[in-house]
Amino acid sequence: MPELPEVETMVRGIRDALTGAVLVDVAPGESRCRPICMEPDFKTIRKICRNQQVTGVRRRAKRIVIDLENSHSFVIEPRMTGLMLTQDPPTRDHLRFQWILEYMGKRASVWFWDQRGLGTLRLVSREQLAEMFAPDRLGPDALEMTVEECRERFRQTQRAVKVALLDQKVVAGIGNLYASEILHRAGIHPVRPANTLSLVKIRRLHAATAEILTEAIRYEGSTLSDGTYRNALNHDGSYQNQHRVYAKAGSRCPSCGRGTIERIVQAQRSTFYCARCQK
DNA sequence: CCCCAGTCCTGCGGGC
DNA sequence: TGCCCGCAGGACTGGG
Repeated sequence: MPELPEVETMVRGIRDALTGAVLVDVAPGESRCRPICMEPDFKTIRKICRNQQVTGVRRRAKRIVIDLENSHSFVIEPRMTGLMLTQDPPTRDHLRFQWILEYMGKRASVWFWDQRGLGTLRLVSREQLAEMFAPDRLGPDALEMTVEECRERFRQTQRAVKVALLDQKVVAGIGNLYASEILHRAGIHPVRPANTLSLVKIRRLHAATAEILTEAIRYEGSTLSDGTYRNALNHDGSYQNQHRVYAKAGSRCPSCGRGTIERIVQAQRSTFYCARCQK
């Protein structure tokens, strides 16, 4: 499930193939399944982007942004199972989109592959892009948020801190897996109302967010047992070996060595925590 | 403001 | 062994 570290890894993996290259063409993939959400339609996308130079590739929260010289940008949301690949995809039947590039006379391709097809692909103008990423629709990036922003944002809601962490308007980039890992690192109980966190806890939450996400990027993200997430070269990430609580219900807490990892459900999602470490 | 259930989707694993 | 069901969840929507 691509969250910030997985999307960052994808962006780093495809950046060299795209930046500075000319997008000579695009192709709709070979999927025989229901088409993914694509806006505008493929023909219009092709008309706008053909023969444009790619000026940059970046990440915004859990989205991949590919900028073109005509000030349009592709915005890709991988959601659950979307992947950006420079190598041949795992299977050809879930291919959703192909960018065909030329740089110094050499051809290359980047693919969007998505098993479940919940991902989205849009080509937007600069104005539409600004609208998508407006502050009232997307909070600060989890890796760029300051302690002051963190305090201010969590003070404004009495929702459980875990639920607030998943709200992309509060802070952008964290999903279900890293929310549990971050709260465990910070020593904060997931059901605690966000606005009751002391300044000390806010500082710990802020530091744990940066630490966990930075570490996960270093390990190129988490590939779970469902096996769908992979980097641009179609290799597994390895941060799953560093998980301390996620999907570990019933096992001993690796931090205190005495507590047992519990599983609860919040906002219809699983939360994992150690009641001894997290107060 | 906040919560909940439902929606999209595929693959996998538990239970019978 | 095979089949059905439930579960996984990111973002969004509609109702309370």
